[in-house]
Amino acid sequence: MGIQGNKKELIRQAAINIISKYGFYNTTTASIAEEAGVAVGTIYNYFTSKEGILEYIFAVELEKRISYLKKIAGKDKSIYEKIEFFLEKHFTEIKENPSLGRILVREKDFSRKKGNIAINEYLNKLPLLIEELLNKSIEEKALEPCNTYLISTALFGAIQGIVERAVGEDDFNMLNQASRELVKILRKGI
Amino acid sequence: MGIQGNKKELIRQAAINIISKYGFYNTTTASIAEEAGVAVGTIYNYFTSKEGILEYIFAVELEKRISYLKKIAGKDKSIYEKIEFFLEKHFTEIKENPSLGRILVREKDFSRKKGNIAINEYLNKLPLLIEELLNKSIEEKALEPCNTYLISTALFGAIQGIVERAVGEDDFNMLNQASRELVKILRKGI
Amino acid sequence: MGIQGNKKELIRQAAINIISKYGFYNTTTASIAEEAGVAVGTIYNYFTSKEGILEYIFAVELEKRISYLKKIAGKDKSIYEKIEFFLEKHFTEIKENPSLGRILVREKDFSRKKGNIAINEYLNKLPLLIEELLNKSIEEKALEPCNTYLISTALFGAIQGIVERAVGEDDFNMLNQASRELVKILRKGI
Amino acid sequence: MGIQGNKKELIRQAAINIISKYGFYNTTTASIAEEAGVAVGTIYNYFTSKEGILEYIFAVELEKRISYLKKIAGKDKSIYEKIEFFLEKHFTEIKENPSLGRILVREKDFSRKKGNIAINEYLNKLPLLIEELLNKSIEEKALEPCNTYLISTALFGAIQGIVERAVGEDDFNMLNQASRELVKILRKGI
DNA sequence: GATGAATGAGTATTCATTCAT
DNA sequence: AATGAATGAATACTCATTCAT
Repeated sequence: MGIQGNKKELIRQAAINIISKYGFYNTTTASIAEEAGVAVGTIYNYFTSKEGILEYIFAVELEKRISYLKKIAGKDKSIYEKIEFFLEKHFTEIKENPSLGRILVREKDFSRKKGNIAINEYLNKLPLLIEELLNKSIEEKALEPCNTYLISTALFGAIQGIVERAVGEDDFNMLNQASRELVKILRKGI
Repeated sequence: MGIQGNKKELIRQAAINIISKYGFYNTTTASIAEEAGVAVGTIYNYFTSKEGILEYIFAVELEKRISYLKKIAGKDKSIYEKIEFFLEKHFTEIKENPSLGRILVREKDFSRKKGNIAINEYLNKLPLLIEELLNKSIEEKALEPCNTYLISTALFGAIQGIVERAVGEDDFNMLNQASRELVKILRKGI
Repeated sequence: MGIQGNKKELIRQAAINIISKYGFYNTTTASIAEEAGVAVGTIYNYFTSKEGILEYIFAVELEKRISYLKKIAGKDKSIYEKIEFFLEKHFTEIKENPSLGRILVREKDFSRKKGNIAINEYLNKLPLLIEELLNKSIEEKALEPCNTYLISTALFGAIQGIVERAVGEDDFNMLNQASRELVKILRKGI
Repeated sequence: MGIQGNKKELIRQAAINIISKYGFYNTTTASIAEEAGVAVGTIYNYFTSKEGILEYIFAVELEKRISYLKKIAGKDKSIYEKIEFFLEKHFTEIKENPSLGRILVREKDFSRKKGNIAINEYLNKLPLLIEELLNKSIEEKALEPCNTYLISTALFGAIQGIVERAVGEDDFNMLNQASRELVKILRKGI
């Protein structure tokens, strides 16, 4: 099982490399197999379909984000500090693995097709968790009542937009100050 | 063809309907032709490729947005009012033509492929124009100096994120208050 | 009618230019029309099909060759002189209009398709007329009896082969001595 | 696949059957696949394109002809005997596989398009090898100096013309005496 | 006669997935 | 578990021809 896990992980990494380079549609299972150094058929021992690989990539990342948010939730910090902590984690991850960032903002639209559960989870659950964070703060009188639904949506959009731009211009410096700047706006506008 | 360009417009509309429904990749030229009530070949009398249709859709919308921004730029209003005006226009357009909204947030990722100029223009020029708006306000001492590059990127991302969610949940009510709410944040945070 | 004839000729010339350049299959009726400065529809007032244009090109050339052969047939010359005269005419024509030569050797294979009468006429009738020339010489005791069927076929093949090579190397100098050299072989071998 | 290359050979044979029957342009990959009893996709596991199949057919035949010529070159025979031997081999091959002959004379014109290397090789290299044979004979004083360039071109043209006619009339009897007759002409004219 | 917009049948090629070894 | 040859459905695009003006 240790070995099996290794191979699935091997394919996941290969897929990230190739998909971030060519896009999901232009990526063939053959090229993923080649990058991973396995036969095409082997992919299908670990994933049910090409789409399944992409789902898995998103699922792994969603898991990480959820764990960050859970970790923060309990802490004795202001809502702004909590958000900044989360953003910092997210942007750092992408700075360290730009290929992943590329996929996270660019391949999400593939989710439309059928019920691409994992990707939709990522796109829906993250804003939701941010919303919950805000709601809890309001309950605790640590934040004025506000339209948390819209704010969490806008914030998630802003995050994605910033990553999109970094990825598009292949310049990840913007991500260094992004979390602080974004939170500054949340604190007192521009 | 009595009216010039009628047929190109006919195809554009048909394409919006079909692409918003199935996604660009799952849309066949045959289905666009059928929706438009023309032969496949006719499409190619007005567009050079299937991709060209999508480009044209984006180009038309970009044109509209640019004209809004030009109209506002000259007006004697605060930066916040200007942004709200622009957002209002954008969200209204999408409420009235949700199919278009769907395409505007979902099919942009197709732009990666080659030099999909029109789509990249839409994605790059709009943030840029917002940035210019902010810069001008700073010059005119109507706004405190700030990271306009990041803010315009975040704002454009927030806009896209909100449309994405409305489109995803097929509920466009959020768009009614979105412009006001977003500007409220820009004014004084959450 | 003078005018009508002009336009048909105009299209024939345009077709020769374009077909020799791109080959018959890669030539579109649109490009012929453009080269001729007429509308596509106009072509169909003078020809029943694209194929019909090619047929006409061959028919015109066949007519010329037949008239040469008729002219020679009556003359008081040796069979070798007669053949040389014919070859000279043929090669000269091609030197002066290489585009035509290109078509004459390269587009013949299109004839297979259906009953491309004119092209088959060119390919069949010319060897036949040479054969008749030879047969008449034998009757007149001016030539030893021989396999005129095979010889005329081989001679026509040799002619085509020489033009093919000139056309392929885009060097028409070979054609200057070709008629003399070929007849020399017919006279006494190599 | 027990025997290596079986499938490529299977497809080559099927392609010869179909192409000789309908011509290259009128042959669909689907029909080749059907004739070969494989799926269309399988063709593309062995050839890069439809055109590639035709190239391969020519390449195989060129190889055979080259080996004949090499075999003769060393022998202690007169130039006429050598040529006759080669012609005999060529014509026999075509008598035994008329489909192949059809392709060899009819589909060569496809070569124009791009760099259809194999077909051009066939058309260029064969005359060249004949020319070399003649040149060597001249060097060895076994043949009078003559325009070997033109003669080899004419001879190759004659060969092609004879096959063309046999193929056109679907009567391969002519090929029985063709080599002897042609060499007779080369020896002492008609 | 001239035009050229509209037509739509026709086809090479790709590639995710399978399954016998 | 691993392999990779075989599969065949799916689709953008072309272009000869027509015909209403």
